[in-house]
Amino acid sequence: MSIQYADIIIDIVHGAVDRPFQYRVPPSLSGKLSLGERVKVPFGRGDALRDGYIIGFSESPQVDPARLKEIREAGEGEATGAEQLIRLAAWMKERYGSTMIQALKTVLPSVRRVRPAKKRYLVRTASREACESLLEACRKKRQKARVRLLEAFLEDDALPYGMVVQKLRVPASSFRALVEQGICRVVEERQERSPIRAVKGGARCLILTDEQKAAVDGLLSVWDGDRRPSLLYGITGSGKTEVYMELIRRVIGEGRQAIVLIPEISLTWQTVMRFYREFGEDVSILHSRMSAGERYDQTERARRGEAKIMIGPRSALFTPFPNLGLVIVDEEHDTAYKNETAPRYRAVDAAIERCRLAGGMAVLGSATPSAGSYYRAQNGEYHFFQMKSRAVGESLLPSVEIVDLKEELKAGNRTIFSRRLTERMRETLKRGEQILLFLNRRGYAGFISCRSCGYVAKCPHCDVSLKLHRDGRLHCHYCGHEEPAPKTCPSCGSRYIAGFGTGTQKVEEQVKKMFPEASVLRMDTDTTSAKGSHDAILSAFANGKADILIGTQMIVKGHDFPRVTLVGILAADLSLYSGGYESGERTFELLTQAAGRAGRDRLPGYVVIQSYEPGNYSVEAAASQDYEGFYWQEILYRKLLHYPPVYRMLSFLVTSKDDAAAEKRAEKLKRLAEGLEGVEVIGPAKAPVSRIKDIYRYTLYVKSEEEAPLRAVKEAAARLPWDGQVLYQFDLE
DNA sequence: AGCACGCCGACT
DNA sequence: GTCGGCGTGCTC
Repeated sequence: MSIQYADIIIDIVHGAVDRPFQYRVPPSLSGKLSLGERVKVPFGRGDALRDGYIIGFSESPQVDPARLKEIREAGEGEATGAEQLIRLAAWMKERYGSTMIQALKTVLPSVRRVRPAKKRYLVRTASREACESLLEACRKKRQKARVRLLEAFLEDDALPYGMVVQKLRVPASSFRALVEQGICRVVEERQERSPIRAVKGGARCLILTDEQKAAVDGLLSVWDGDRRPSLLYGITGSGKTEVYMELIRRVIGEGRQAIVLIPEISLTWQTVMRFYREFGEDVSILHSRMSAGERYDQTERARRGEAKIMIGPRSALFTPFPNLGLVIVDEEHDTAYKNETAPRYRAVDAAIERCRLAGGMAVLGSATPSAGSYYRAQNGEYHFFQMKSRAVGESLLPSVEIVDLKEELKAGNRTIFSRRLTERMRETLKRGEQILLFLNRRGYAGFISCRSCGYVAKCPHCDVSLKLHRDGRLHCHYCGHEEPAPKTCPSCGSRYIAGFGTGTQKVEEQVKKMFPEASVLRMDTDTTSAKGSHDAILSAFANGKADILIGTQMIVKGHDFPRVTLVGILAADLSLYSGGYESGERTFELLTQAAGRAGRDRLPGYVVIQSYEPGNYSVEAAASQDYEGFYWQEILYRKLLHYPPVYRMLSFLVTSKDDAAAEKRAEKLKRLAEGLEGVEVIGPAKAPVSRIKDIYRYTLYVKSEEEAPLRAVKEAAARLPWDGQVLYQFDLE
């Protein structure tokens, strides 16, 4: 049986047609169409030929076959921005095993906004007096729609088309008569557009170091050449941003647009300001705390070509630019680039694919590249550029000490601060300098438990503990379930049930006890839930309003605190034991970043790393700020244990409302893989969070040196009959 | 969005 | 009656 029917979304901006329509695939096009492709189809009573996008295929008609029409032609002309995005959704579906709908929802904020044409207006062309007399005539004839329209014209010469049709409820059939009488006209907004705009402020001129110049030249020759992805490996302070800006200038100078992905907008606000200063109104921003409306406005600016550069988190990758040329992924190693819900895409890979579709170029930048990216740069899959020295202010590397917490325990010190760290803190405070205390930990903070029986409050729908919020209620961070916090233990009735407090809270208490004279700020999800409080805390600390800042991940990313001379990392290896083969990499990145916060100005910096496993290479390499040393160790480990990027790995996430069914399907996938030559199977096992919203979750890993057998597993899995409620997603690394 | 159809008041 | 304009519903 071959595919005979295609589901198509018509390119009309209106909610009423915001759904797929089924068309017959003519024999001449059979087998030649692909998901996401733009086609021409007859639509409506007049069979007007319209653009549509293929979002699915099927073998049977879903409606009366007599009503089905045929696709007329396919793949004409260059792929538009909309087609590229829908093709990107199709790629996500294939690559990560999500459904097409999930992928489309990710890529298009709303399907109905696939492609709003240029903004249209109804403009009054007749004189005011003529309108007034016509209005009188219409009132007499009780032509209500015309009256509404003419009244609006007395207020305003130009009315947005959508407003006329929706708010004023004037049907097209009504105002067309007025257009014919010469009363008004439909006008499309002019696209103001000169691709090359004068550089802002004129005088502005970047002075690049030799290294930066070399990187820019190299990247520009990639732009002029094969446009394969590039990795820009530059140490902190080497000035990657200036390199990005030079590239962007060239790309928008050629009439194309650029996207800059950053891990979390609020954290790199300084960077955003630099782009603003450089490119002014050409820059647009997306941000996680924007309302849907604000976000829509920015997206529209991009679509209309008013903005040429979009800066934002991973979702900014789906900015509907008409002619995208460049995507920069800054801090490409950051875990925030991985989408946690289906489709579980990696922004780095999606960026590369989007560039491929657009005929553009992807640039990945980092001071500590992910092992995968560095590996690909080493073997030539990516272009590679390096910047080894600081562009501004030669500052000394901090001196780093590693403290063995096991020794502390032996010596009878049971506090969370080693003797060494306590000593350093005292010295630092005496000098009037600032301290950053970093707790490498999250996820276990804020739950409540019973001190007498050990009961922990858990979500009834998910396999996670409930978090105590400041509203005094228990919340589930996965499904949003909430309930009042119990006064007595539901299990044993004991009154000794209480919140454990966040890790940072405990640290704060201890610090206050040990250094009562020091002023302390704490930053975690508790203290930053209010809008803007995040920046408020950081700027208060940067302005010297406190001596000590305590926090998690949040405080170590991209911030300059010139007066911080001591960084204490309280438990360096906590992240070593969580989550898979990438935990060494995670630990190294976090520690490197945290250590890099010390002594950024003229003052010498100190870092104390407390660890239970001080000999671990992730910890040691971070202490000596030695990325390459870490990388070669890490890649050796990956090679020995057959992990990506040396080996290929296909990971499945099997989910179902029915626990047994999910496990059974995971077992089935395992048997399917085991039959193949050269594959290793791990699992299946319950996922780390084994249930979310009453959906059970299992994981299964299939590894192989070659990609081919894994593709075979994936395809065989796709051919399995669909088993009720069991779904699975995958990722082939 | 764009088109046709059915309804309703106004006028030969 | 019937014409012209209005509002609604449908489009594979």
